[in-house]
Amino acid sequence: MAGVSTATVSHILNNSRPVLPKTRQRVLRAIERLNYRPSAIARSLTTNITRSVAVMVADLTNPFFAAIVRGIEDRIEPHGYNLIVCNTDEQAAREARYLEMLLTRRVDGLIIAPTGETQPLLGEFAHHQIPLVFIDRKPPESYGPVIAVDNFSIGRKATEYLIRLGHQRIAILARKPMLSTVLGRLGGYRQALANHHLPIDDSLICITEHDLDAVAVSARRLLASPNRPSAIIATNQIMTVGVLQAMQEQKLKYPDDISLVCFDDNPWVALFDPPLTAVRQPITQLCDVAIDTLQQAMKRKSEKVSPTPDLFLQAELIERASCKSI
Amino acid sequence: MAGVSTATVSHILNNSRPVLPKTRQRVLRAIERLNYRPSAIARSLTTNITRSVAVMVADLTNPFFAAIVRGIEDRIEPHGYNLIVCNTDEQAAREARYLEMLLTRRVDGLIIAPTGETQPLLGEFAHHQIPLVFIDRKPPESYGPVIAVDNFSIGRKATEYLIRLGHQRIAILARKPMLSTVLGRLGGYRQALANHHLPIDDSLICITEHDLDAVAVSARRLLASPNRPSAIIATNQIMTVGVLQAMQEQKLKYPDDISLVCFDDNPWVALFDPPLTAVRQPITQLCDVAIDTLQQAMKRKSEKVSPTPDLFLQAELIERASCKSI
DNA sequence: CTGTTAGCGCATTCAG
DNA sequence: CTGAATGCGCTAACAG
Repeated sequence: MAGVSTATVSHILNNSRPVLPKTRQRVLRAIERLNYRPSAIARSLTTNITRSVAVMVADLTNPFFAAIVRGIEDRIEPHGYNLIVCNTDEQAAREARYLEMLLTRRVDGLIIAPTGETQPLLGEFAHHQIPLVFIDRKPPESYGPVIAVDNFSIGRKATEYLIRLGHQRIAILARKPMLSTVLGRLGGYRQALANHHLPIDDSLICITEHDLDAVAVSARRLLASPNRPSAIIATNQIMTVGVLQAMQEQKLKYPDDISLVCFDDNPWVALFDPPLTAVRQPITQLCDVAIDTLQQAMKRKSEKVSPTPDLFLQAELIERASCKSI
Repeated sequence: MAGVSTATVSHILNNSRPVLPKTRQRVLRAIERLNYRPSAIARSLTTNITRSVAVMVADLTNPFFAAIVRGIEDRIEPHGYNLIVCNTDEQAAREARYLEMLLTRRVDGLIIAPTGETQPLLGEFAHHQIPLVFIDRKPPESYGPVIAVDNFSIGRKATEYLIRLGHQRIAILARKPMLSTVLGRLGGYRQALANHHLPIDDSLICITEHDLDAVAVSARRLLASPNRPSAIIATNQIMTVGVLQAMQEQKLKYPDDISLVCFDDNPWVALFDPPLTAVRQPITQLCDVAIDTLQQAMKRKSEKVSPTPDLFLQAELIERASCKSI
């Protein structure tokens, strides 16, 4: 319609070579009138670039992951990338299906909070030079850089806070499966107790399924036990909700009946009466670093392979009013 | 490597024509050994099918939208579709950029909770036969079926509930911009008052920016006013948080100082002391219907164009203990 | 039951 | 400054 070759149109669209202003005008007008829109598909086929990255997490419904996905989207959209979201639901099989899919789709990169299971397919990404960044959780085998929170430190910090308030019987609620996050938090807890020469009582370490009902059962048992702990650390939102539910049922109130530290800050916990002391994770920084890492990797692709180092960020303990000193 | 043509491989991969078991074995072995994975890109180029759908919402960080995206992902993954998420952040410009992108990518379908602004690009979807379903919010001009909540009914129901408890001065907090959801809820509120011959006091209808600080300001003013309302309806989570924050500051307690009905149920509000009365939206059904509608549209594509009707689902008022009778 | 071939819509050489 | 021709990796006729 503009009387030019496809090559010229291509070059105009991509600014890839000088074009006479007049020709350009003609072409642009034709594009307008034809309502022409280049096909990203065809472009991808020739360039081997899809301009799409994927993010794989356990569950979008978890505000922590929602914030991560949101943060990533925010930083990637301005560059013309699209974001494919994948929920694994903590199932290795689903994770595998998705990995296969993403390989087939030739995504340009992947940011993943892996399930615990070993996933050989992850090796394919490295093999095909597809940048891969792990976020929040460390996979069983290393296939790429990990950007996560220093869970050990914050676990220790939370525990030491309670110890300083005079608590001796501190319970901790954590989920199964044993992800790197959980392991870190538990490790910090133990370390803090050990540092202060407090005994480690296994009955105070409650490992439950990552499921509200299961958590509630554990919490109820913990609260009803003859020598109830004087403080509880809930290592994620589900645990927190479970504990609060059990306390509501048994008409127990913090901080008088029991002190409470919860993981993951959000608007609600600050509005509780009294407000809850909580661990705030540096979600924004997590995303920023993950994206930077990914983008750098996407840039140098087949170039020099300088392995990016893992990075562990510090979380913060927001002291409010759910713990009392003994 | 298997000594066959690409056609045979294609047919084996797609089960699109009979193949001798022996040849199939040979091909499959070669696929295995070569670590061959078909290119979704190339396939899309020839078939004009991308097996990807997009969902566009204001903000994943809003649990309501997170739940919607999650619900959609859940129903679409088993069919081998990928989900592209787009956050508009309530900005028409960003929405437009994304629409353009999705058109370029040739997605197979789109589920969208539109910003309020008119968006001519939406017309392109119909024009290119790309199925389009609106969820939660009704766009200014109709470009496709709308699956939403009957906001008018639930707005009226919430208000009538308070009227039945004897409240006469009922305030309502709603966001700007004026989306169909807000309009519906406000409409129901007015209707309820009118039905019961109560005056409509404009000073009790607070319209604020969808931003926590702005909401808090409005809420503070409302609570500090000489003749404070005896009840408040918070028409979404931000409003609820804002009101609770203002109440916390002014040491006001529900239900004694004021009654409170909030929109959007979640685990936290039930754990408040006393637990909050809340409107629960049928998110799962919303997603189910939206997906069904989309899938049917994707199936019959260029076939008979029987326009799908809009659908409005009923929300539910969960009565807890944040309202008292006067 | 299998192979040959054309073409999807672009980017990219190589000529001119 | 522009055009012709090739190929990216598939699917779908069509032939055999």
